Order: sequence, then C-alpha cells, then structure tokens
Amino acid sequence: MGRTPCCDESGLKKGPWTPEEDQKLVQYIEQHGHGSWRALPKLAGLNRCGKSCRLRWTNYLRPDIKRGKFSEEEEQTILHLHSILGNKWSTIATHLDGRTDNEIKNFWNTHLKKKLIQMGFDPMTHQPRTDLFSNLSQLLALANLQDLMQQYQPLEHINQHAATLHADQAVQLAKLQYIQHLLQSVAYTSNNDSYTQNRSTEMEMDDQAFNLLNSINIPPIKENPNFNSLQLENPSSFSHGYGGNSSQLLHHHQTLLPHGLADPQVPFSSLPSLNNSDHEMGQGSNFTVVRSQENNPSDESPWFNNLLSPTAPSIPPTSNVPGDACCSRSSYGGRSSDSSSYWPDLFLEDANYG
DNA sequence: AAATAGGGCAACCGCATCCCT
DNA sequence: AAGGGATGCGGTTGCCCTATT
Repeated sequence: MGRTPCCDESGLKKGPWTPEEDQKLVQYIEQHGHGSWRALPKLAGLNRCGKSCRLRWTNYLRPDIKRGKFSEEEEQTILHLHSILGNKWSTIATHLDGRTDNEIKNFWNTHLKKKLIQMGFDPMTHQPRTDLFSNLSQLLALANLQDLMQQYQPLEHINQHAATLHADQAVQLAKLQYIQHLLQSVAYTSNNDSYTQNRSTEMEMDDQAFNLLNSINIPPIKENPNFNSLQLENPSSFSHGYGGNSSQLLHHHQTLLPHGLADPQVPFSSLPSLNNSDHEMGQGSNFTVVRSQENNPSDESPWFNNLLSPTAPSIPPTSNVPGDACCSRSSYGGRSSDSSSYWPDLFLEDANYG
C-alpha cells in the first residue's frame, strides 16, 4: 500500500554477490541469525537491501542447500506435484530436500517444460496439446517405433526400483498413451454417426496406430491380482488443485474427442478393447492395453477425497517410496488413474515384469 | 578466431499475504 | 478493525558460459 520497496533505497548495491559479501552474510547469520532482514545489512556491514540478503541466503548460501543436477526421482516428483499444484514452486520445494523454489522454477523453465512440450503435453495443464491431434504425421513421428523398442529394454529395471521410472521411459509411455488416445479417437468416430464422414482419416489413424502397437515388444507382465495390465489412459486426471474454488477434479477417465476435448457422452463400453485377444498383435508382442473401469466416486482414496473437500490440504501426501500412501497405486482405490495416470511410474510399479 | 545464438541460472521486481501494533 | 511494515512468492530479466556458424 504505497510502501517504498526496500530495494529502491539509493546507494545500495545490486547485482551479483562477491565472495566477500557472501562471507559477511554467512558469518553474521551464523552468529546472530537473520532476525529482521531489513536491519541485517547494516548490522552485517553490507551495502545491500534486506531483501537481497534474504534471497542470497535462502537461494544460495543456506547450508542445507543441495546443489547439482536433479535426480530422476526429483524430476518425477516435480512433474507430479506440478501436475497437481501448478506453479506453486515454494510448495513443491517443501517436498524436495535442499532444493529452493527458485532452483525448481528454473529447472522447470529450462528443462521440464520443454520436455513436456516435446512429449506433446501442455506444460501448464499437463493435458495433451490439442494442436498435435490435428496432425497425425506429427503424432506418428513422435511415437517413433525404433525409439520405443530401445527405450523399453530397461523396463525390467523397474522391478528393482519400482517407483523410479526413468524420465525417458515416461516419455515413451506417454507416447503410448497417445497411441491409445488415437485409437480411442478412432473408436469415437466409429461410434458416432456425425463423425463418419471422415472415414478415410479414421481408417488411416486406425491402421497406423495398430501398426505401431503391433510392433512394440514389451516383456510380459506377470499375473498380478491387483494390476496385470499396462494401463494406458487419458493423462492428467487432475486440474490444478489449488487456489480458491479450483480444488476439484477436472475429469476421470473421460473419453477424448479427436481434438482432445473430453466427451462424457461416449460410454466406455462403446470403445474398443485394446486387448491382444481381440486384436491381432505382432509376433512377440506380449502387450495388453486395457481401459480401466469407469470411475466410481466411492472408490476414491482419502487424500483424493480431501482434494474435493472444502478443507482440502493444498497438497496431497507425496512420496517416491514404493508402498508409501501417495505413491502406491493401491492407495488410489485400486485404480490406475487419478494423478498416477499421467506418471506411468505410479501405475507401473505394481506391474511385475518377468 | 571472431561473432552470434541459445541455454542456464542467479538475482531483481512487484504484488500478495502475514503479522504486529 | 485498520494500517503499515516485514516477509514470501512467482514472474521476469540480464549476465555468463558454451555451442555453433
């Protein structure tokens, strides 16, 4: 309210910090604590504003800061939390030991955002980019088969590190999601008279998507009472659960129109079962794609329900530890969707590859 | 070898929120 | 309850380094 920003004070130094300044700041805080940031610069003998000192300390000099490259686990945590929270960097930072909000924000802007765009997702909504679906050739180029086969080799690795899916593998799985998406789009056109005029495009999409699927060679998934199929679904089931009344689900298991819009009109029963018992798969393909069951609201997990409640916590419990409540797929009521649908590690961890 | 472009990151800016009086 | 200072937060900028031409 009309307050003069502290940094407007004239004569105060701006710009990069010198080692001497750093030393003064660290020394002072170690001895006295930061106390009032506004008063600190004078007391510490620094010609800086308090705000600058605070930033330097919290983003760089704090002893508990972890520096260096982000691990795969950290990367996935950020992606996961961002899909739920959006640009709540400080909240995301509380889930990553030693990482500052600024560092996470920079990492997002320079790496993760680009990665999502490359995968064909809108980095803000974590939804498929609609423009992608208007161009089939782009989609098919994205789902480059050679790449897929190579990337799937390390999947056995997941057995040992259940919750840690490499980001590149996540990319590949996202590509597979697109294929399913494509097939669902085909199914939609097949089941809706108003779309049948575009029959040649439909058939082309159908053929090419199935060719891709047929060629994917994935190690068989062992029988698992809870989860025995690789489930590829509509990504990102959450809207950003933050801010005012926006703490609500965007959708669950909605069918996507070819242009990427959810269409509640289309029952899942009308969609094709993408199961290798129903469709001819290429030799060596031991790969089952199924649609999940339609969501039953009563199945929701506690924290999932919390997101819908007026007193919802701003963030869900989070963990990358297998079996931990947030990470474990079973904690989502046995479904593979919710926030886990986008991050394949969350729904693949139960799968047992042999 | 020099110029240019692009990426990465630290730091700044200004608004929002908290908290004390 | 209101005012205003202090702090937090997210967006943006600008510098530096490296790769490319």
